[in-house]
Amino acid sequence: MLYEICKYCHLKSAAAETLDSDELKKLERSCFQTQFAKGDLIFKQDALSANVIFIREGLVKIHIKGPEREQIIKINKGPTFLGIPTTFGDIINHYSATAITTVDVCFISNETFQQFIYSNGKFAYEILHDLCKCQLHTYNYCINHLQKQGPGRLADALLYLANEIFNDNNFLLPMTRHELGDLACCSRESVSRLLNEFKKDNIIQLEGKKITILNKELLSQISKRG
DNA sequence: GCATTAACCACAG
DNA sequence: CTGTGGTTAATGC
Repeated sequence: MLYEICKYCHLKSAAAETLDSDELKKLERSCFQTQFAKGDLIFKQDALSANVIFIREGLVKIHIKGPEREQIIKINKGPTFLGIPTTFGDIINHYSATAITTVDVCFISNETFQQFIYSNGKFAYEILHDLCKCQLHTYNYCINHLQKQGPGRLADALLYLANEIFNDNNFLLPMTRHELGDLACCSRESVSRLLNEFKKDNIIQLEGKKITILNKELLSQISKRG
């Protein structure tokens, strides 16, 4: 495994950018880098939470097993921290994280992470910033799921992928229809039908897992209307 | 009641 | 894994 010294790492988080060279040395000593393949479980709901995890590169889905079905809460794209709420909120993970592409991660010990937050205000600010954005996403997600119908929820999921994850109207769906259903909160059958309807109405172009949003205006309207 | 919506089931490709 | 068709249950005119 390629070992990269934190100081020269080009995939640092905004928070790690605020560390001075002494702190970076400390980070190096408590940081372990590794790689996960697509489909690998990174950490598991209800298991003991041990580390802060930093995704250097790749996509990770955050999901929770509900009483009825699996729920995908969000997709995380590196470079970003992963699982801070579950690491500091409780000693048990409240959700699972699974790699949906090849993912490069660093495990950072809780103690080191905590020390930086105590001693470095800028570091703490960047972490707080991340957490707030995550919180806003969650509020939006709540409204989306509680008050919208199928088409609105799926439109929202597609816009989320295009705007937040890929920054492109044209992308390769990194998951199955079933998983997209878990994200948009509807059955896989509904996902199939709705995608085909969107295609029929020339809102999206669809070839297997390749999706191109043709009419973003209309898709946004469907998302807003519910 | 009737229409709409969406989940569930079953059966192909 | 995905698409399709029939069935069913809930909800709102």
